[in-house]
Amino acid sequence: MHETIKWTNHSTSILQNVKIKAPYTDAYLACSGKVYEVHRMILSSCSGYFQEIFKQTSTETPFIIMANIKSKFVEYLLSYMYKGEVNISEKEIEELLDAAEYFKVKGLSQAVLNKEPSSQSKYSRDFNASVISDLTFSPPRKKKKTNESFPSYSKKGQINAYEPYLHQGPFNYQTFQHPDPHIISKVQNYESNMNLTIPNVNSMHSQILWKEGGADMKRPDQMSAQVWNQHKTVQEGFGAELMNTLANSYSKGQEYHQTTDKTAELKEGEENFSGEDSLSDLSEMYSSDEDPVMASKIKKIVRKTYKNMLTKFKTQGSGFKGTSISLQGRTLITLSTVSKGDGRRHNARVNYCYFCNSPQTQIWRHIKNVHKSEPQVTRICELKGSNDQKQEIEFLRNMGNFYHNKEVLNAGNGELKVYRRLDNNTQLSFKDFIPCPKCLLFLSRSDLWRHYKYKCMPQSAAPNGRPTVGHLGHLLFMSSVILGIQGNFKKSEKKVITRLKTDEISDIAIKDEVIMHLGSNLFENVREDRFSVVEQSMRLSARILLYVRRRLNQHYLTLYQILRPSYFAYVSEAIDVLSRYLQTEEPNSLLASLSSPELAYQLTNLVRKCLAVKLGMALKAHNEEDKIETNSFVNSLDKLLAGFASFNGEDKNLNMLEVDMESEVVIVEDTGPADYVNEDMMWEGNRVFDRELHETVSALAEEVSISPPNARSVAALKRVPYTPTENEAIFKYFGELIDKGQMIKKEDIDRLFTSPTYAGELNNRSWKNIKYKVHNLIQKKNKQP
DNA sequence: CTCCTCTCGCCAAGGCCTCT
DNA sequence: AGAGGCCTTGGCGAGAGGAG
Repeated sequence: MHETIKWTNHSTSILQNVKIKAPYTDAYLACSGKVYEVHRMILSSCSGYFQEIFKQTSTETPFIIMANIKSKFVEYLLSYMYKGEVNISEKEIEELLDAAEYFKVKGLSQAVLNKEPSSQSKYSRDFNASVISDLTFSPPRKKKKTNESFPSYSKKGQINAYEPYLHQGPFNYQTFQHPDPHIISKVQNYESNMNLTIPNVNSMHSQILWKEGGADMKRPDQMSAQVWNQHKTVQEGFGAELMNTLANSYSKGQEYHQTTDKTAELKEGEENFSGEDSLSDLSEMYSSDEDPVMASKIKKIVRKTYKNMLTKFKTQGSGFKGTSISLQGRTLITLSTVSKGDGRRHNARVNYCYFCNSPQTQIWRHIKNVHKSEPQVTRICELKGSNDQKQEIEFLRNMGNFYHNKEVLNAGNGELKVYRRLDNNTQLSFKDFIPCPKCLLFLSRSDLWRHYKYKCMPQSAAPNGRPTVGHLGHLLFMSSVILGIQGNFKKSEKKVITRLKTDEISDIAIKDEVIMHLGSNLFENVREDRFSVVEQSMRLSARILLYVRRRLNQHYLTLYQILRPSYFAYVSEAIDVLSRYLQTEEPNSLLASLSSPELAYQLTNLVRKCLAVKLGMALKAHNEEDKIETNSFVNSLDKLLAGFASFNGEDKNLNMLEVDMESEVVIVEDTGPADYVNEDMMWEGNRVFDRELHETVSALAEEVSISPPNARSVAALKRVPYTPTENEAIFKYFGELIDKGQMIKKEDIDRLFTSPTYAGELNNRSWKNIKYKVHNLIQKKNKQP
């Protein structure tokens, strides 16, 4: 919302036509790399500060460098001084007035100085009429009173992964154990599968790379050794190099357009493929003179690779692993929907293959045929139609979709595969979908209740058939853990930062990446009026961090660094101290300002959330080591939480946090202050390290109008069913050969067409179609036992 | 109960490799 | 380049089963 501050009595007769950068300027203001040409007369007449400066300076055109103010506020002030009005957002008013006060800008600064304590708002009063008679903006909304207690669980059953069970008292972690050892082992197996994200992703990664590297390459087991070696050479040799080259040129944005145009020519004649020039060196490196056939094949692969990658760039915006780019102002993550109203709405649901990540309409058939050599598939096949087999297949399908969804969320574009496709009227965002921690199915938050209750919740967890808040809290926590971080949080980061109190604790929070992610994550998931949850969580995390820093006398530790097993003892000690289970030596310090008896429980849960964030970061960075460490920390914390099971609120002397101080702490080197947030980030809300790339890609996206990719890789088939007459004709003319299992030849068909006895039943079919038909019939016959 | 989506078997139609 | 062979995939429709 923008407001206009208007200085109605401004001497418009003289100044209205004077603009910044007009001729006859006689001074410069410099701020944040920008230089403004200004008029001394105007500035000194409007600002006591500049009046003083210009009085003191004897230079002809003074160059004034303004520190400690953001260039946009300089612009606001200049606009105000020159034009008598300024358009700013509500939030910026306070800072503008501060700046105006500092620079003694008449009207604006007096407005601040002359405020009356009794006035309802300092902005709404009638200011000194001779200077300023009318402020046309309304007073900013009062900031909500901070609610110091945690918010209650939503009564409507709306699940929010981030405000779940904190004040509901402890839940019994034990209740998640299933009495059936078979199921327990299966769940453990699933859970360990979940934990094995990286190996799976890695294998997928290589296969995706495989797909990217060569056009429609088959997997190794499907191609001959010779071709395999060719592809392998290409893949291992310059595949990566090629990708880097393209990535660079893409981010530069220059060559992209040239090469895109050139791919268009490619369709008409491959000889014109000019993109090849830039790759000829690469391909020559890997082709040999002695084997021209091989050389030409490799050349062909290079061309296809290049072409494919360009197509990929064009359709998806960013193709590379590890560069997570979400485009500013638009979400490219879509949800799978059922097409309606076009008459042709039977599109079978598409699932993604767990092994090769390809979209499939019949996923089990695909897995059974293509990946039959995978041990998991062999095992499932052996189950032969049992209920277990059904479950295993379902889980495999969910896993495939889960990893696909993770890719989509990390890349910031693509289509999320959710439990049931939405109809076009459903207003749900991709943010509303989270995976079931047990079966990995993506469900909307509200559906997760029902799903978990009937499908995935162990029976012992809910003796009366109803999940409790504790169960769901656990469920949602697990869900957020396995999902990790969903993307960049630019807008929310900005909001979070600008709303935090300004003190040492907040300062720590802002400079810590994990806490910022946590805050953004929470912010995206709570209602506007629940901001206190976000603020409190961030500040509590910062307190934990601060405690560990002081305890170890390492003042540049980050939360990411301390959330590893070797620091576990210190983190739990921090929880103890902060919740007053242990006495702190600094009773009046920032650390000691909390005293709720249930705080230990709250803090422990908060640390779990931070761990979810860290795990997400580790997964995103494909950092195997951090992932394992984080999971191990989670396990330790779970044990700690299990200790709360006996906590009944009365026994406050419970010795529930047994701290093992013997464990070894890895001392990290002090590397200087955390540099996560800088001024730019505060105001632009951008992640510092992604910024350049982000801007380039945003600009490119505008130009090439990137749209979400269509998953369909194969052109739709034009299927013409055989009529009974045609079927009869096939058997009439070729029945004998089909019985023998002998393929027909083209000459057989030609002979038929020219035969005098042929009645023309198959005139609508080409010889190839007839061949297919006969072939399929033979295949079918062979399949029958 | 009705409405709707999903799954799976069947069919038609490729894709791609090898051979000639 | 065409033919033959093997393997795989999308569309369609029936029936299963979930949601309300």
